[in-house]
Amino acid sequence: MRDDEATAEVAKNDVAPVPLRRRKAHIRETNGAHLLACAEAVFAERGLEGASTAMIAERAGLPKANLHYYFPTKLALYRRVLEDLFEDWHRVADTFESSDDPVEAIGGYVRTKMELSRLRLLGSKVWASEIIHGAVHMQDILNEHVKPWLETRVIVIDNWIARGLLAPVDAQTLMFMIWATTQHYADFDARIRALKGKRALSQKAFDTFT
Amino acid sequence: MRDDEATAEVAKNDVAPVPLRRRKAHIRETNGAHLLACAEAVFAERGLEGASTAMIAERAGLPKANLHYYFPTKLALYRRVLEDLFEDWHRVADTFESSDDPVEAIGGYVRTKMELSRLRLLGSKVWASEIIHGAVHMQDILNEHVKPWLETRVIVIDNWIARGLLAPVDAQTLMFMIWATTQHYADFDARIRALKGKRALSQKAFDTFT
DNA sequence: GTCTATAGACGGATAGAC
DNA sequence: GTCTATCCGTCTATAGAC
Repeated sequence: MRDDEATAEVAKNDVAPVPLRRRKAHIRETNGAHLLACAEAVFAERGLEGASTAMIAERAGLPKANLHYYFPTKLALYRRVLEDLFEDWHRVADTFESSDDPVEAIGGYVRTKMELSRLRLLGSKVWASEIIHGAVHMQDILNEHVKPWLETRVIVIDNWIARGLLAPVDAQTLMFMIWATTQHYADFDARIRALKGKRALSQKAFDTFT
Repeated sequence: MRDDEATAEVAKNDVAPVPLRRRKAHIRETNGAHLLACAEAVFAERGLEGASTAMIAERAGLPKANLHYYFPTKLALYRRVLEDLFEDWHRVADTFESSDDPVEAIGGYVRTKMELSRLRLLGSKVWASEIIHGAVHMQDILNEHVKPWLETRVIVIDNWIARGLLAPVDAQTLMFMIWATTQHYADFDARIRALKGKRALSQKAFDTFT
């Protein structure tokens, strides 16, 4: 249905809406993105080893061989999922320095991160699972990106404390507690769903927390 | 065949240290427990599908076939790990009602659960991973044991609130927040280790929290 | 109870026609 | 870029000697 339609369309309509090279690049782009999204879902449900390339390909509606055409190995695909996830996470992380008021900055960060966890629930599970099992496939990301970021945040927090804007708590501890509580709602979705009927009281919970 | 062996042993050594039936049961017991412990470790590190029976057997210092002699299937072994874990968890959970004072009861529970998470770090990871991936292998435990337990706890908390011993927060929310923060230190050990050099500030963190 | 050898299924990856 | 057929390795589980 894919390539035949494209060439047939050009010949029959006597117009070439998009240059071929552009179109081919577009195909690679969309198929790659689609596979990436399906991979994220399957990895979230079954874990790295629990997920098979056949499952991911099937969900994407493609033969297994196509997956290997776009991503050389299963592990490469998994890494791309993690990287993609980190990009989003990092974007959100920067909202931390939007305000000079601790309550507002932390509150805004928590809310945004919560939003992201709800928005990218599947990805958040992949991330969490990876961390739990030792983060062996993302030591690079962790060391090169998250660690420096955390250190700058700690400086900001310590500055707030020094200026008397915040109670004297350990800055790193504070960050971990924020992570713990925000991440929890995403990661432990299954437990929460199983035990409670409804959800969506998170907003209130974190207003209380802050 | 049992009697032949028994008599032979007695005849050679001229002593019968332990009745044979007792000894055979003992072997089964210790080997089973040893395999269970090794399984918990490997499942924690690699996940259900990432772990292989060969790895578990090797860590236990036994041939793979022996593992299947004690546990019929890999999944049966995994389930036993979860059940074993839940037993410990449930024991700790009961400390919640040891005191009639909210602060003391909750504080004691948090401390005990933290202790358990640190003590059974591996098991805690297995549990967390299982939950993240949909808790498909422990719906029974979750529905039959955890849910009723949680409901009784909610009653206790609401009672405290009614008597003015506790601020009027949603009882279920409170329980989730306790879970979130305590569990986090166990589950996200890798992240914490990677980002911080030291650990063991948990005590202070949770004193602050409470 | 222990252990070697192996059956049988499945998974990742590739060849090669279209 | 797409897809079928297939190789080869690994995994669970078992058979059967000791």
